[in-house]
Amino acid sequence: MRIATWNVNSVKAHLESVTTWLQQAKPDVVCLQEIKCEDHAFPVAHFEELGYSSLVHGQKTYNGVALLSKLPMEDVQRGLPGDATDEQARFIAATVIDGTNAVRVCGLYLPNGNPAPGPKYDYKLAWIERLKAFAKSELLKEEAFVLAGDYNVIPNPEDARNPQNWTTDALFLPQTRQSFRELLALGLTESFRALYPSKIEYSFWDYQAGAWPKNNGIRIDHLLLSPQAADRLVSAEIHKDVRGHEKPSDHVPVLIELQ
DNA sequence: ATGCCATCCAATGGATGA
Repeated sequence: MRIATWNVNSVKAHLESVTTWLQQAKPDVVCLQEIKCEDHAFPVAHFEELGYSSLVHGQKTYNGVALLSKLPMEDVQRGLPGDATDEQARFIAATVIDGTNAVRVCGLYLPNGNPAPGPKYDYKLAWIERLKAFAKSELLKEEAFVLAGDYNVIPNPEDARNPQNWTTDALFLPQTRQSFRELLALGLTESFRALYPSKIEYSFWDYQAGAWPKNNGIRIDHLLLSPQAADRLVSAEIHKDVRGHEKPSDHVPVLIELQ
């Protein structure tokens, strides 16, 4: 099963790039973030024509997440548990069935958190705590699951071209990185880094200041695996070429294959 | 390094992103 995550920075604005990539990469499941539209405006019929069914947790203008799948999906969950007052659409999960195999796929868009310190950073840290609680309860089931999305976390200095530029940024503050490590320490495997301990690759390049031509990128899109999913991990790829599309998202797809 | 670019909504500017 090929599972991808991609922050598309508006599904409508970048539908051409998304379509091109789906046709080339042919993933089975895709977690989309920042779709920036409400459920009714999501291009369900368009993706249906490409062979994908859609599950959407949308929001006007900001945020919004969705799952695309060639395989059947069931048991949909919208919104991260732990705060009934949270109205931001940042989490959607479903169980993907591939014959006798099942994988719980959770797509997430973790808050940016800037400026830090401040209420936005507090929200980010609280959101990570909720994600840890969610992961902890899922791990008790001893089943295969994937937490895939835009984490807005640069895990380590080698995950940024210019780490010195990020020292006071919410994506790289010590407390951010510690919270991310605590999430991993529950028993999750970060797919890309687990397979390639010293590979330098990025998943985001700012639109500004020639970040892309200078390769001034950061790696903030991750797929975390439960032990039962990690046992099945075959490969991980970051599809950097997509950043060179005409009218691209500022993020590129990250894709794994599970046996 | 301070949003230099891009998106959205709505109105020719503001909020947001990382």
